[in-house]
Amino acid sequence: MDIREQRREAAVERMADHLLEKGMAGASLRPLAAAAGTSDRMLLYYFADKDELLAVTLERIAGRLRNALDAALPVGVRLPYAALLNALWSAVGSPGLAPYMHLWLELAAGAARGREPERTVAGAILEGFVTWVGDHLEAERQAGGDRAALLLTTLEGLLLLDAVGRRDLAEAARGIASSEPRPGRGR
Amino acid sequence: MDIREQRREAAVERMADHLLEKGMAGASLRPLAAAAGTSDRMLLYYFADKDELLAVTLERIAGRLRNALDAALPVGVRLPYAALLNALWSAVGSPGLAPYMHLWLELAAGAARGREPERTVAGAILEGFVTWVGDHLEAERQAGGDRAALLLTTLEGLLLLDAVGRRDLAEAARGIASSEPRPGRGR
DNA sequence: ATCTCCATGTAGCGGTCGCTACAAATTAGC
DNA sequence: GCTAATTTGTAGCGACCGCTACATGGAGAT
Repeated sequence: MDIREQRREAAVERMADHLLEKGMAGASLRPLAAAAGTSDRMLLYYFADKDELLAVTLERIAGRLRNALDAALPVGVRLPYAALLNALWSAVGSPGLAPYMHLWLELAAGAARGREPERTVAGAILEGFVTWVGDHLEAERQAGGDRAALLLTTLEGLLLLDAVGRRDLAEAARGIASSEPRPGRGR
Repeated sequence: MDIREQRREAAVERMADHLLEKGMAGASLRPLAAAAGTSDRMLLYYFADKDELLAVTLERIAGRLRNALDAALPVGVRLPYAALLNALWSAVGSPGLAPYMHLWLELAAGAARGREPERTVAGAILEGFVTWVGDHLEAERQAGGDRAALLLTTLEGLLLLDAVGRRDLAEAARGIASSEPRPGRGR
């Protein structure tokens, strides 16, 4: 059996932990290697270069997040706009998912600057969010995924306000966003 | 006259240009010094350390952004929710302000991790946004600044989606957010 | 003219960065 | 058991990082 794949796999898992804890600031070969219980030399044996290593590890982290969200709201369940927003916010705003959200912000910032691998990874993750929200929004005969886009927008906004230390503002905004009948039905 | 203050002042102005262009990745003493036409040695003569230098320069950038927003929507002018959201988005979503927004995202990401000087500076900037929106939102008898919080949330969400390369999603969301009568009046 | 103090240049410290050359050890194939 | 290929350690390269010690320049005061 391919020992290299095994080690590589184990390294990814432990580097994911490390990245979640330290963020992109901890994304240096030597600290990552230490966290994985190996050496920088070996990481560059498992992966072509730092970018590939990061892309794979970040993708793994995205997978974990997907699982966490699916655990909070199983596939198949659909909610109206306000309820879905509240459920989603209570998930991503929880301390357990905070490391994911902080990392997500770092990816978004890097993507905004066109940096790789952030740009590609962040694009893929966002795409996943879009379909996830679309799959959990109660449909009604609605053109396009526009309500999903708005929900995602609101959620990301809440996230950012919270990140800058204004959870109070985020809560106030969520209060309005989920109270009135606007994006629910045409009524 | 204090020559030191003059040079320091000039350095801040040119370092602000540099930071806007390169982002926090360009926030190293030697490149900053080159952009300012001086040496790293002198920067640390003008400022206590890199953190103070960054704090001052970022604050200067925040001032420029305030001016740009005031130019787009003068003090005293008040708009209804939807109109203000559209006006604000057409400003911060414009190419001219893109460097500010990209930098803002980097600050937010740093703040989320509790890094200084990002945390402090980002907090101050957000505070400024809150009062700016509050000052330009048509009041109506509304409890608290909750509508301002929601508008800011939406705006930041649009910003993030755009940053990750999904301006299409942002536009779709803005379309809904500014179309229906929800946060406008109780009607 | 000397003295003092501010402004600046030069050089370097100890550290981290991504990455690589080289060689030793280990394993697998026969 | 020998050979060949895979896996790993050691060492180091050149670049950059924030920051500092030291020396020198020049201007103003006496």
